[in-house]
Amino acid sequence: MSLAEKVYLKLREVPRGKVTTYKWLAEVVGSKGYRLVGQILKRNPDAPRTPCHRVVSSSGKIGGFGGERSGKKIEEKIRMLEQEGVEVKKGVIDLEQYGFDFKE
DNA sequence: GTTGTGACGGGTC
DNA sequence: CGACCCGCCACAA
Repeated sequence: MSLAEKVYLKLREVPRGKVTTYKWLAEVVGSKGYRLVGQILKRNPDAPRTPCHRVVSSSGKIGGFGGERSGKKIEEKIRMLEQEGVEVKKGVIDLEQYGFDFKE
């Protein structure tokens, strides 16, 4: 089981209306390869099942996403999140409110 | 087999 | 504050 597999599984555990961060994911899989999480999401081998838009940076800010260049695509992700009940302000999410901590 | 780099985070300067 | 560096794992050239 590679870290990537764990990341996918954990990410799928995130309920609708909540988000997680690269840090938490990396932590929960027992690794500090935060970059791995980003890479895994970027490669996103299981796109339809891996809600990468539910993953944000530790500050609650949206990461790079966008696929080709971060910019407009991010706004679409934000809309998706808002549709799920997550409030996004200028690309920033209140982790205190919508952050789903696996450790809980 | 080796090297580089990436959707990041945290600590230091 | 902002810039810089290091760490970590996977994957492509």
